[in-house]
Amino acid sequence: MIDVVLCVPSCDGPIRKAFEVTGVTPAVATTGRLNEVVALEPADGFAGAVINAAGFPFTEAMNLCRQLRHRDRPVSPIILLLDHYQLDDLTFREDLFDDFVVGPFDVSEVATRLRHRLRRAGNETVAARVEHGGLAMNLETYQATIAGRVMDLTYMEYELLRFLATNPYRVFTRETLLSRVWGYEYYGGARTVDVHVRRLRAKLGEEYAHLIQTVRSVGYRFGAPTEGEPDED
Amino acid sequence: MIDVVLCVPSCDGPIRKAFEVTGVTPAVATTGRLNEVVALEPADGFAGAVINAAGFPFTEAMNLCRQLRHRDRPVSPIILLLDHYQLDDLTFREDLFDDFVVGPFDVSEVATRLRHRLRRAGNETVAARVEHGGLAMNLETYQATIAGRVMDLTYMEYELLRFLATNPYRVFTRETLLSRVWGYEYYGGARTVDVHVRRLRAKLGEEYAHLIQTVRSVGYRFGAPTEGEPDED
DNA sequence: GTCACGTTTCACACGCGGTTAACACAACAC
DNA sequence: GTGTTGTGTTAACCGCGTGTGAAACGTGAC
Repeated sequence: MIDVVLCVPSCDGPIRKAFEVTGVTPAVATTGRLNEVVALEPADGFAGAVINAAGFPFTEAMNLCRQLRHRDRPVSPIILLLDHYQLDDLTFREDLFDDFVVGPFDVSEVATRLRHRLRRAGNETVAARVEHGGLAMNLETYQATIAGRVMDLTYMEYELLRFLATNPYRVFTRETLLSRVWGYEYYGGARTVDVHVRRLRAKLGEEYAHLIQTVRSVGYRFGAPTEGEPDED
Repeated sequence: MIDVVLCVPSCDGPIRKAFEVTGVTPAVATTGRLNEVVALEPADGFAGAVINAAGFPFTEAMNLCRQLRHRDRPVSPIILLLDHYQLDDLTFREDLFDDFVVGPFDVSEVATRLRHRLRRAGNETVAARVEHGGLAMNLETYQATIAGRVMDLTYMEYELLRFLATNPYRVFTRETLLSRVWGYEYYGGARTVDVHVRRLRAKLGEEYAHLIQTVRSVGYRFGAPTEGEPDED
């Protein structure tokens, strides 16, 4: 399940970065009309809203807030992005929003406020994930699933798979894998990589074992082989 | 009736101005000790607290927040004043404060946040209850039950379990747990975490001991292992 | 076919890392 | 004072993850 946060009227620069850092997906409503918002809404509703009142007529932004609040399915939390001169306009409108940020917008601050409000609203912020060809890895829970089935991976197996999955289709030599995943310089045990690849393939199961491919005389590559990829090596 | 807001450890410059603009009276606690705070408290309690974590040891500020929250008469809202570099330290501490301001402090912004939180106070309820996989924790009465059976937890046990249970499925390193639950900054005794986990598991009982899982070479995770975590689609 | 070279697979031993118990010490009650 | 309870430290124990060597297997060259 992915948290979708409404973003009006645009989502670029530091705002987009903040969304990425927080791990939530923005749904951008450029006009800020309610019907546009409704059209964007996922089945389980928005996890919140970020409204940039700096790049938007202020009264319209406030109207949108009111509409989002008074709907049959209220959107919460609502975070406003403001210019400094707009601060006074917030007086007596405190109930229309839950937090605000004053420009120029700093990525860390926006992300922190987003996370703060989401967690206080009871939402679990979505963790950073890696997904590819039926494999899903949650980097915060240290869990991996293949085709929905939970894989019971050891530490090194997880680290190796994570490295490969975050760099799909690229071929890595055993030496590269040793230095990047294990962290030390090649001591002479290149077989170590082979063995871990073998164990990973076993745990991936017969159907998905080929997600890790052997490139003879070179090394290993991760990726669904059916899907073409404009890779160079 | 005059609203008195606790102010730690000082109240000068833009902060004092913000208080003046908002029309609330500051009660300055220079040390930030709880007994000093209690001595300053008016008969009808504080209307809120502003804690300058920029001019104050951060962990002490966090401890004060926790104490103010867990008192028989909790102080709310709590607003933190921070340096930009302290933003990351707020992660997983979202329940300890209600708002924050990043320095250099602007009078209008501080005043607006103060006003905002004071007006919203009462409308906002921090989730006073955590439930997960047979475990229920009442954050107000400091009681925990597992499968309906009351658990007799000590302070540290309770704090650790609360932290884990409010962040289910996420893996935490011992260092993270030490800094977030204990508040330490030193990494000398990581075994401390192990021992407390062991004691918690013992009190959870054999059937529920596995609610806290060991992630080898990484740390610990809370959550019912049989139920899939809420990330699969 | 044979041979050479690279990869897969297996079995096994070492040691890291977690568990566990016992102890030390401080805080507090009586 | 003594006893109790909570908390952190130390060290012994041990399971299992991990790396290694060697044998089995596959592949391409000739």
